[in-house]
Amino acid sequence: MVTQSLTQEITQLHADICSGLADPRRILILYALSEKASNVSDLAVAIGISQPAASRHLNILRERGMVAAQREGQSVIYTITDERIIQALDLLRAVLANKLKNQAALVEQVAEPPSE
Amino acid sequence: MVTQSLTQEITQLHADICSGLADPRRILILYALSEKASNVSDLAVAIGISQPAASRHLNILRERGMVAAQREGQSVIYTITDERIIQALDLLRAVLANKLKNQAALVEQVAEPPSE
DNA sequence: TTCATCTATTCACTTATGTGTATATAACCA
DNA sequence: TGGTTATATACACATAAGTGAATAGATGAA
Repeated sequence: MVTQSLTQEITQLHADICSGLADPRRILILYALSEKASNVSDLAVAIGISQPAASRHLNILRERGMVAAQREGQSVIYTITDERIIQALDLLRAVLANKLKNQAALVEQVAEPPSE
Repeated sequence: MVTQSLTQEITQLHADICSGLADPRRILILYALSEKASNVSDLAVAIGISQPAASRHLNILRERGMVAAQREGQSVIYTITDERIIQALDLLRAVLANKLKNQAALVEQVAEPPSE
């Protein structure tokens, strides 16, 4: 980040947000939080990862402003900050679904070559 | 990927798509392709990266089914496969814009503490 | 076939990312 | 204060990701 244009800087921040989504555990965390705010330990159990791993993933999401933390007694409650994150994830899931559908259709073609 | 549930597998693919977006050069490439299909060299110049770098980034996007390649003479023309990728990028850019706006508002508060 | 152009790949290297284990830090309760 | 629970961090390590420079591979033209 040594002297770059504002556009480059913003594109980097854009990519940083995207990289927040670039891990299956974090995707599960975000979907879980969109259902219900939660603390670290509960999330860890729900996702099936260790407590330190959950804490680190949440920290990555917090650095990018995608979740917010609020202490409540002994626990720290995490919430999702913007539902559009979920909307974006849903769109990308649709892209994936479409891709898989096309691949399946391709397999069909291989199994049954054009009758001629 | 040794014996995991279908859900885990799909979530991994979902994350793979997201990781396709997790680089500023690839974001620029996708926006450029959404404007106009293009070959590798032109893209490289447009984005300001080397030809090998452009080729590698395009390959990453192609692996994930986000762009498609079609040879046309000496060139290979790349196209974006699903406009929803752009929609998702726009949503995430809006998330970023909102975050920056809030940070700016916070700076305001620090500059001018509540009159009391 | 030979040359020119465009694209993909290899190599060597650097940096980033993620993990488990152990431990530090914080908050609550007795 | 001491004990318990919840969260964050440090350490050591393994793997992934990205790069420039050089080169291989593919296509079209002469």
